[in-house]
Amino acid sequence: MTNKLNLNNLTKSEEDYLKALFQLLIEDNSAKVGNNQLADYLKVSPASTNNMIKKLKAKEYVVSEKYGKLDLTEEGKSIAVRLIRKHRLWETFLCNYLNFTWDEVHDVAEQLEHIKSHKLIDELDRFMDFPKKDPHGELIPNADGEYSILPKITLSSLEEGDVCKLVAVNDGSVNFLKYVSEIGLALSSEIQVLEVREFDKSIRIQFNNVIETVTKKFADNVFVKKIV
Amino acid sequence: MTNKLNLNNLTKSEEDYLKALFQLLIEDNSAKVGNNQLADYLKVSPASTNNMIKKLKAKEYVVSEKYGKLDLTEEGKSIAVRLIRKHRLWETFLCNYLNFTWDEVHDVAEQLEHIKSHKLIDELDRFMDFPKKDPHGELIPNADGEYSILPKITLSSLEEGDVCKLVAVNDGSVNFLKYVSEIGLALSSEIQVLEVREFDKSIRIQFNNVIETVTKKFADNVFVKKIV
DNA sequence: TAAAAAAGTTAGCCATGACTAACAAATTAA
DNA sequence: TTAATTTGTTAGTCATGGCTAACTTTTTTA
Repeated sequence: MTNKLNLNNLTKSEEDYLKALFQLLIEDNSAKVGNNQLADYLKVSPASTNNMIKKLKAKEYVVSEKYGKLDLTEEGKSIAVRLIRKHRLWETFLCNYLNFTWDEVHDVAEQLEHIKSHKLIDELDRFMDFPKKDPHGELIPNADGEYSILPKITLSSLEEGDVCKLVAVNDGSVNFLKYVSEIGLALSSEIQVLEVREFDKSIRIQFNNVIETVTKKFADNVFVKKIV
Repeated sequence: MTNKLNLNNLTKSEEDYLKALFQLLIEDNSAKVGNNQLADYLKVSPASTNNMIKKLKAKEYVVSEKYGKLDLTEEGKSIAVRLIRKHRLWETFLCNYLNFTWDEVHDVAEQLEHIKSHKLIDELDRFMDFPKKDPHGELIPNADGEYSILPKITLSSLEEGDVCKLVAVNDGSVNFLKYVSEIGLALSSEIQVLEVREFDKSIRIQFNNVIETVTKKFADNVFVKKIV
């Protein structure tokens, strides 16, 4: 690891781009990520993305050839992981200490993750006794920047008769998160797949003595671990 | 109070200017505040200040006549007070829960005060059980925006034989705050003025069985309540 | 009260990070 | 394998919030 005295002189925008690229590359396991894809993800124009990528290449956080796909350097990844660590620790704090629900935390954590102070985040971690998972079930990188992904598959990938445990939810949409809570699902819920309807891939599931039918779109955002 | 559905669409810079103007007007009780004085305080050029003041006048947070002194509208004051509330609550949190010392909190709180979320700050207040004072002894405005100033005078204004209690310190300088702690002074310390030296206005003080000589500059930044 | 100093203003420049419109390269489909 | 489509790039514009240099107004002081 090069780690050339990390001055963390990055702007909020630069941080947003690095984190987004990391999430597309690593978390959504897209083998290759292009300029327009990143622009789409960040809801900015391709021209803006192109411009910012140029700057991040000059700073050696991003690598790519002209007209080629984007990749992060080790330093770029390291910055993204630290942002994800901050985001998830703040989400955990908001839920566990400040009465936030899991659909309320994202926007505020999105602001808090840009606060610059190593002591702040490490003390927050200690204060909460080093939590392993955030409110959506995702693993929190530790202070050494070790990043790992929870073993998980989408609920939509299961077949009739399968039994699973809800281990995480996609935190990209407030409406989705509200919906999940409202029907009574939560982390660790045990879910049985009763039926997968061929026509539209909707799924009948049972959990806590409740039977619900959910769409494939819904099931795509629910992450589970198969038990049976 | 006009309070025209406060959308809080202010940029970080706009917030910084409003807070600075409030601190010069109210806290430093300068009867009149001018453009250059504000520029000095914020360490920007008079041209920058002039430019921003124009914008804040258009938004009706600031009033002033051409070539005249600056003043805040009720709405402008209200925004400033809410920033001070956030700043002081965060400082209290950092000191009381995250092991920060009082000389470490200012820079981080300066970032945290710009986080936009009413729920965040009101829940933080509740979590700490509605603290009345920040780590430097200053009063924390409540959720209704009620702002009051602690009755206090500077240590430098006392005379030989006076006895006082330390009620607050100026939090503008990290070096000063470190110095205060190092010699053993803290909030509520009882201080006796043994001697005021005419030559340079330096003061010999006694507290906790310690005798120290401090400069007038130091004593100007120590706020006390006279006991005897 | 007139000159000097201080305070306030304006014009014009720069960097950041958005944008659109136009264009070039790469990929996909006919 | 050529044409259409998608993807990436460039040029030029805009708003924000800094800056300096030059200028005007107000205040101070000799």
